[in-house]
Amino acid sequence: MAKDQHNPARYTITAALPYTNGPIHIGHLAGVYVPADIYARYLRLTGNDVAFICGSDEHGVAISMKAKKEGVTPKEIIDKYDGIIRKSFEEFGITFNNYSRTSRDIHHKTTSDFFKKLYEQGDFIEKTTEQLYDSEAKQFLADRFVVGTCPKCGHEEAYGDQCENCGSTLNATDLINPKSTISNAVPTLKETKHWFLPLDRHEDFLKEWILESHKSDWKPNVYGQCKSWIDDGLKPRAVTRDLDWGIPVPVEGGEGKVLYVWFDAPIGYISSTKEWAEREGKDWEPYWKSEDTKMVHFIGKDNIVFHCIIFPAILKAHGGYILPDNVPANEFLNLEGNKLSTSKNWAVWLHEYLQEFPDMQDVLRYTLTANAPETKDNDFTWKDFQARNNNELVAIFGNFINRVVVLTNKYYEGVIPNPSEFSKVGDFGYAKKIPDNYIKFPRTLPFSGSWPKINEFSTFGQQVPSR
RNA sequence: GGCGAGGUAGCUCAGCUGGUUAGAGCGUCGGAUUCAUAAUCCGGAGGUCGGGGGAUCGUGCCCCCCUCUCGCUACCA
Repeated sequence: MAKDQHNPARYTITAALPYTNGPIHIGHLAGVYVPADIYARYLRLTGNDVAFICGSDEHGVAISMKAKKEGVTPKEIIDKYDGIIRKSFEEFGITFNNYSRTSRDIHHKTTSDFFKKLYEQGDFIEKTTEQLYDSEAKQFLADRFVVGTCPKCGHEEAYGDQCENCGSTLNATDLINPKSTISNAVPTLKETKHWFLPLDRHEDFLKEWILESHKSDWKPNVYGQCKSWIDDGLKPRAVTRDLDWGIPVPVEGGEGKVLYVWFDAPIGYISSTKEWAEREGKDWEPYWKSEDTKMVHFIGKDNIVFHCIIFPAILKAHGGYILPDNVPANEFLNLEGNKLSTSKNWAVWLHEYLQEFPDMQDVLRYTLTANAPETKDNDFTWKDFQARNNNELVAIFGNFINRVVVLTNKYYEGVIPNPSEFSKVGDFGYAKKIPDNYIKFPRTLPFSGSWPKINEFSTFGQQVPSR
């Protein structure tokens, strides 16, 4: 079936899977979940078939490491945060059709099958390389889990990937007196074999698909980032890791290794869709395989390469899958002038907000939408939060609605009068534009420029009775 | 360091392929009003469009240099 951009048969909307090493904060909401939810709600209200898909991302070395440090199992970590995240989304009112977990069987099987199929088709290459190894903990180390003295500035607690003191990018092997953050052992180099996805093989299709067909409809930050990757020349990317936490590599020689979390996470969108379809008695396949489906990935700007280059390459290699029509990556939200940070505990956590501001979901939704970081990083301040609530939601919009009710009761005995009387009131040019301004806006991405209209609209409404 | 995206009124943002006095919402100042006055309506003031060069009859928008922020550059996600 031919794809009709303006009238797709159904929509598959995904929101980045939250990583379960911490709760959800306002930055996640502003950049991903609130815009995705607005889009999904709008499409449903206008009669579209929508699958709004999400779930917890529960694998990866960061969770494994966190568990080790806290002396608990990875399972305990993911259960804890999946619980908090799941509950806070529910209470906040993000209307996912399904919220799954990448630790579930359905996801392990889906991902495993995906890997096997690519493996059998010869879509991977195998390479043996030398990696840093902690012989005490018996574990390979990612660069960030090695600390030592920075060779450039002498800072004694530089990470293997970057020195936070002087900001320079490092290789873990450059550090003076390197040691593992797990056991304090001195890392050694050890050989290991991994499977790589040769992105260079997919360069031609990515070039055409992104650089040519999405030059004008993708956001500049997304397009620019993709172009940068493609122009630099794509390289093979490892899709397996030496780790005991994750989805086991399902082919010969993969013992003791797991799939790279970024290989399995996006496939989580697919398994979550399957889970939903099973529960609802639907067929999941059209949502991922039919050309008349429109798929949109909502993500933060740090995820662009995975959703625009790597995942599409995986889908394309597999065959039979559609690719996203758009990937509206948002920028980041700061809090009172500083970067949000889970590890530094600098954030407004959603579950805490819900406790401290009961029944005030809409206030936060409004503030985060009005202040959405669509083209650049924005700053959330409590002062602004207060001002938007008091001045805009309560004073302008709230008063307008209240006034409509008061006047309707007072002059029309509570019954909405016949609209024909409006013809006496003169210029209604603005009213005629309302459908364009309010009904159509979320059809295009991003949503920028739509929010001030709630105030304009209220002002217009306030003027009417005096005419 | 390399690459990408940003730096437009006090705040949050628009500004199409360069073309009359750079726009909106909120805030601010002044006036009006009553069905909402811990509100609303009307009007005004506020920008050398990050800085410096250049090309052009003419640029916020093009070219060069510099600067600040964030992201990617890594086996963190």
